[in-house]
Amino acid sequence: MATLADVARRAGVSPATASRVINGSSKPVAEELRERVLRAVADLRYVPNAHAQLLARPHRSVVGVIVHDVSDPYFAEVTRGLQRVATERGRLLIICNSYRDPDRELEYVELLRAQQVAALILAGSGYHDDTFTERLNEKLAAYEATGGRVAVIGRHDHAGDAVMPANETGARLLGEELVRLGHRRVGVIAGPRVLTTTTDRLGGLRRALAEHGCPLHDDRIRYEGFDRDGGARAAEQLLDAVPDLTAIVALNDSMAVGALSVLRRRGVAVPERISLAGFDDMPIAADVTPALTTVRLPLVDLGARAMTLALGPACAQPRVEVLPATLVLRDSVGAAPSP
Amino acid sequence: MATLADVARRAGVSPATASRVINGSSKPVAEELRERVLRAVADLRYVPNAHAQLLARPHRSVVGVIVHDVSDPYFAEVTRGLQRVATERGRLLIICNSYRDPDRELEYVELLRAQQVAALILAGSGYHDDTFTERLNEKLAAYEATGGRVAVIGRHDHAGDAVMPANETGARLLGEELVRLGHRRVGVIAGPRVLTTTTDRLGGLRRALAEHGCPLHDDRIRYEGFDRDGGARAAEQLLDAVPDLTAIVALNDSMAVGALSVLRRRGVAVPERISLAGFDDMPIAADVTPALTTVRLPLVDLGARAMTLALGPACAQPRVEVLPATLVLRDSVGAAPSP
DNA sequence: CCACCTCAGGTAAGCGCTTTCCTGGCGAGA
DNA sequence: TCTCGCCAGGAAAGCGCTTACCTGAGGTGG
Repeated sequence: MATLADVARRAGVSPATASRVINGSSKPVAEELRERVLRAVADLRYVPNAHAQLLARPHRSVVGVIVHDVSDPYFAEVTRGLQRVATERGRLLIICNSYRDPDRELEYVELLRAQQVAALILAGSGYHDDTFTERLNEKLAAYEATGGRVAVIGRHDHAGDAVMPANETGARLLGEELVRLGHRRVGVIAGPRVLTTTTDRLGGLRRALAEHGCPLHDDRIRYEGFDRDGGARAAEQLLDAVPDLTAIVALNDSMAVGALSVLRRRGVAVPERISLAGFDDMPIAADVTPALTTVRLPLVDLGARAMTLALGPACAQPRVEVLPATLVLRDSVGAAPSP
Repeated sequence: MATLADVARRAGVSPATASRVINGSSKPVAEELRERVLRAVADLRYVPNAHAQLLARPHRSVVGVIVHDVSDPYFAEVTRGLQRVATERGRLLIICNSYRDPDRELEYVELLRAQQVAALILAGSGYHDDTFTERLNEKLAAYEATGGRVAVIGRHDHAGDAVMPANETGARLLGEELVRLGHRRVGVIAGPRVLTTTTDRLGGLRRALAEHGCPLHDDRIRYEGFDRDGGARAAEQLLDAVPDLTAIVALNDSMAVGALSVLRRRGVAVPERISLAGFDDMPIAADVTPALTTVRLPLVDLGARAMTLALGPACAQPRVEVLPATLVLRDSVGAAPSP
């Protein structure tokens, strides 16, 4: 690997001069030397060693992102927003998948700290786990103490900049719509219990239903993985255990799609017999049949805002932005069947 | 940020000793000193500076990946495979999105070279663009000359390790099935012309049809972006321009889904009036109605194999692995309507 | 004509770490 | 008791780069 010294030698100048022309220092360099250096760079196909540069000049430029899984459509969208802003500001992203493993999440925080990232974005949902939360905050504090910026997406029990999807309000909107349509026996296909996303959405739904006199019983809730297969499993269980449901809410669209496949297989008419709703408004929601009624979350914006907070000027007061959810009415939810 | 020197000072040992206990050198260190160092590490919440480490010991551990867009489901799957193997081997991934911009792709190669990545994986389709190909190969050669490993996914005009999806064979399979079902007027919704993926799939299809006496006319092909909206646009054009088609092949599933929405909106029965097929077998393919007949590509394996090649021992002979495509018959393709 | 200023270019320190090589203290063998 | 060998620990070089500081040549004003 060619080094700056090689370039300087070949151009017949000092490393200082070579460095100056290569990264456009303010210090003027004679045209002839400049050209000699540039030629040497081209000849040797020289690329500066980014690590050496980082060591020599304390200018952090890369940003670390920890998500549950980039290939999950939810995070794919969020990541798109993160990427957009990062790219606009000339920042490189290191994306780490925690696969919902708290230990791995902790490890990645260390690793990104070691990489001297300028900012660190936690884009996965928070966990209900005090031990974990404490250890995480410990590590984040250590990072922030040395000037690192942190922004989280979702509810994380971390005092600092955060952007939150209006999970609870969104769920509430959906719950109210169901009640309005006459649904009284509603089942829920929920994600993992330990995620704040799950509890927030569930909470909103529960409150909306309770306020209208039809409390959500625990036996009408199934907790599974936040993916298509989890949704299918939960739907099977729910249909067997509580056959007289008139509506099912899946706490994300992937689960809803899984549930839909089960309903179709069992020949249950949607929405005539059972209404089905999702959450997130993933691209797929509009393409299944019947098209999915769901709660739209501005996922790309979530990412974009978080990155903007993280890269913007630090602020003594933690900033918390809540991005609104909207109900998207499509075909999978209808009036409750008359008894 | 605490440094190794800080740790050493606090523990009352030399930096050398501190370094030795921190990264488990083979050189023995007395138990007492070891403990003092570890305590200091904990107290100071010390994390070694990864860049300094990389500079001091020439051990590359991160791998660079260039894809078109991680949030596209195709690349999400491929990336999952890449991630899996990388994680197994303790490698960190830097994922770069080129958004199908050749210049950005070139830039990223430079950037990853500067990052001293151990290997570089090009996971997006190749381009039909000689100037670009030449410049890319130039840069890759420079990288490889200094010991960097390169693996590409898809056809790239790059001499070196590669893993290829059987695009052409897969398309052929599909073409033959259509012919068998009596289709004679087949339209194609294609991705961007400049991508080798497009031309390979198109080529396979064209050959299968031609061999059975129904050549694919150019006016039955529409080139659009490889996404849902592109598929929808192409479908509109195709239906208007060639109303008597009995089958449409979309060159990926996203486009097929877009086309399906157009067909549904126009009230065209699928597959009774027009059969529709996709490519890739994305998760969504099974969930639309009618479920999509498509060509399955082992996307996760594609990623996993590429990473395995890149991280395995170098080999003088370029290794090219072709991963097979299989036809997945679902409901969106049926017999051609009788005239 | 000389002192002084200016400025292009070079010298060298230092970023945080690893690792080679050296040192000094100890135990063992003669 | 003396010498030698061994080994834990430290000193220092060096990874590739940036940049503060220095130098010396050329130009200016008195």
